[in-house]
Amino acid sequence: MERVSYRGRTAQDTLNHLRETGLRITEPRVEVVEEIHGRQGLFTGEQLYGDLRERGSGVGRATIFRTIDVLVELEILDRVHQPDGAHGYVLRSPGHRHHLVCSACGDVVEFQGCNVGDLIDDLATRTDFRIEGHWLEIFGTCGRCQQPG
Amino acid sequence: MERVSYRGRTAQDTLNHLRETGLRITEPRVEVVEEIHGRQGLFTGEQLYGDLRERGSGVGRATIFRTIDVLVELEILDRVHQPDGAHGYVLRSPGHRHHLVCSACGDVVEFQGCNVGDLIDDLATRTDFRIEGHWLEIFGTCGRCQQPG
DNA sequence: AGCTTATTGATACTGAGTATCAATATAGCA
DNA sequence: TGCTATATTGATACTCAGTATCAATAAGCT
Ligand SMILES: [Mn+2]
Ligand SMILES: [Mn+2]
Ligand SMILES: [Zn+2]
Ligand SMILES: [Zn+2]
Repeated sequence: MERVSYRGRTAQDTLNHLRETGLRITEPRVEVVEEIHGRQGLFTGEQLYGDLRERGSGVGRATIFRTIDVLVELEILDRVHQPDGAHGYVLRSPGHRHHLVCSACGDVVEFQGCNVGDLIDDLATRTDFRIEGHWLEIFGTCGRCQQPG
Repeated sequence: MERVSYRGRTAQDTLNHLRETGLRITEPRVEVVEEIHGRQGLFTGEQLYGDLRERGSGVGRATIFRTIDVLVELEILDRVHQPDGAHGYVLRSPGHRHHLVCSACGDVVEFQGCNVGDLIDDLATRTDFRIEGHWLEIFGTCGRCQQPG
């Protein structure tokens, strides 16, 4: 339930994870992985693309989105759904996490300790669904964004 | 926690709700409201548009999306986020609800009785966020979609 | 170094929604 | 019931977030 440092996993760890999965370590992937590990808070694919471009990278737009998909699949990134319908991504700490997201600035506080297990067990017995996962996302306004002016 | 019938609120109720909010009751809005009250399960704006067109309605595409927004705002519809990133909408029963969504066919079971209140209180005291809302969405495969063949 | 094939970037495309704006219809009121 | 102010509409063009295609390239294995 406390703010979780993203330092728990390095860019190198993530690259190893990619390799172990049988994926090739390419220059574009290295760039994207290093970029996301240097970030905090929510970002979009477009932002990632823009920022890499700015610092002279030649990574293609499609590659950005492809790589994001891979990283979401590997649970390195989490996809976050915002109230306005837009999607952002956040680096994910190991384990089961959820997010408290600032609707104003996109700041994210990860937390764990969600207590929906019982609820899910209940649903599993009461419906004929095979339950595969859940999302819990909490949103509000962070301290900084509450300041007037 | 049980499957909730959508019959709890009629198209007429919804139209009254619109009127009470100060919104005009227009032909397109009536068509959309009647259409959604005749549905069950998840639908997209595009589907709504297509279906209304098929039955000879002249409602514009923009109007569909505008009306959906109004209905989400008024808590007549819920926006549902699917694992693949697509958005659907469901008629919402009165009160605080969440959804169990079939990833294969889009079937939806509404449920209530979410137990994240304590969690949220906790977050509110531990962070400086003003908390404004939450999403809880559970997904899996419904009984029908589990059948082989 | 050579070979296989995963990955890339350019390009063009889609899907979902939105800004614009002149035309129209609604609701409140005389 | 008709008049008027303005909320709403539909057509159009546009944006934004991603995706399919495909020839060129580069990883990684041997
Ligand atoms: Mn979403
Ligand atoms: Mn809840
Ligand atoms: Zn903020
Ligand atoms: Zn299903």
